[in-house]
Amino acid sequence: MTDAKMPRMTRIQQKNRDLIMDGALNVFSANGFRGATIDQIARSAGLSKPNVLYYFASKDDIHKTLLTELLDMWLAPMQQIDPAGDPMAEMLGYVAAKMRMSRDYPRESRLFAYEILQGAPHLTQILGGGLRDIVDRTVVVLQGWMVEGRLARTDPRHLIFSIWSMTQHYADFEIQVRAVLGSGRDPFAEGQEFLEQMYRKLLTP
Amino acid sequence: MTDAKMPRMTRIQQKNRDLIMDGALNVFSANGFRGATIDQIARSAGLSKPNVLYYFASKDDIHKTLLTELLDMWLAPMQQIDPAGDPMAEMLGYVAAKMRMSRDYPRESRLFAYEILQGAPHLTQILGGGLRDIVDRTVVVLQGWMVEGRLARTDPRHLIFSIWSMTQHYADFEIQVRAVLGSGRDPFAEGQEFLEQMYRKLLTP
DNA sequence: TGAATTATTGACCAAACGGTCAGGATCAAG
DNA sequence: CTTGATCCTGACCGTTTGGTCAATAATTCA
Repeated sequence: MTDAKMPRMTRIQQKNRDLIMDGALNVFSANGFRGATIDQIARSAGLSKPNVLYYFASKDDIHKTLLTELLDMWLAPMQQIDPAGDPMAEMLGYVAAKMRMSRDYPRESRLFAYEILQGAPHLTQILGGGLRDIVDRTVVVLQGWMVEGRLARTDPRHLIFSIWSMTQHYADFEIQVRAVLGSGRDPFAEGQEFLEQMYRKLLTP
Repeated sequence: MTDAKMPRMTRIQQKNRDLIMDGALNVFSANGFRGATIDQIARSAGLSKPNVLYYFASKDDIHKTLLTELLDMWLAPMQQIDPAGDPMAEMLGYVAAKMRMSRDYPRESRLFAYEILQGAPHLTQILGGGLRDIVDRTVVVLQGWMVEGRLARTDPRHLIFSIWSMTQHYADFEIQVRAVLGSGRDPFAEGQEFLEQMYRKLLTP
């Protein structure tokens, strides 16, 4: 149960697939799908192009595998909202967790940003399926809190959009943020402080 | 003073350059720079590929011209904030204007989103120059209002980031928004309502 | 009208790219 | 050590793409 993924996977397969996934994350997140080349991925992974294609059937295959492998990790923070916890603490915790993701995993953020911008050709099923279910479950929790008067009333779904957009903004548009703020500042720390203050005020009943 | 752009421009030049700009906006905003081909742009404009390259030196030239031509229009709403107006009305007006931009000009929003995601290879000067100045001027106005106690105190720059990210989210990630909301709803109207309520609460001193 | 300028295009080119393949290197197991 | 499976690569292929160019068509203006 520790590693029940592929039936059999040699150490070399394990290592090289990981290298390719990391290289692909570098290249796709920097250039988008169309802007990325298998050669770049191979170079970033330290492998030859044919060797990359020995492990993955096609560029499309690499991209799709990468997205699906990262999706769970990307959506994890939302699923960790505890319906039994303190509403304000849970929401501020979620915001902080998303902000940490933007700071520590900007490549993942940009990867998904490109995919959604593109029209989500590889995620359409997930968008209308799994993602929507996860959001719906969270919406139920939020609405419960609002009905109980422990959280200010707002549209829960648009509240979630606001958290997504603002936190991911610091990763996806980091260049713009840094250009506007100027050097010698910490966009993520400042952003975290701003968001905490903002949502505390917004969500206080 | 009505049209002091190019020294001389025939009607054909005027028309075809406009066609190309529109086609380029279609293609670049849907696929990003690397994902766009001159052939697609030509087809979208109703011209042949060599004819497109008769008016523009290269794909890069098309892209750069398009960005610079649209930049002013894109930044206009922020410059229309009136320092002499009512603070709350001015801010809510700015949010509403940005929201209208997302609804009516999603192609422009996505075009800039791609460019910033990419690392803004064509906008670096503008980001650190003109954009920063515009933001700085607005920041001065906001700080004035906050000092006067007519607007709640917050970091003005991060406040601006929040408006940018949330309003543009409805254009750039429209597919995701629609997938989560489900059909039969108006994301932009709902978003506008949410944002107005949110910023009214946030900015009330 | 006719010459000069502007506009348009089919054919073409070199580079980049996704992907293939035969054959050789490496490794694990008996 | 041997053998079979796994791993790796140089060379190659067809297609796509950005861009060129010579030749032709359309337009402008004296």
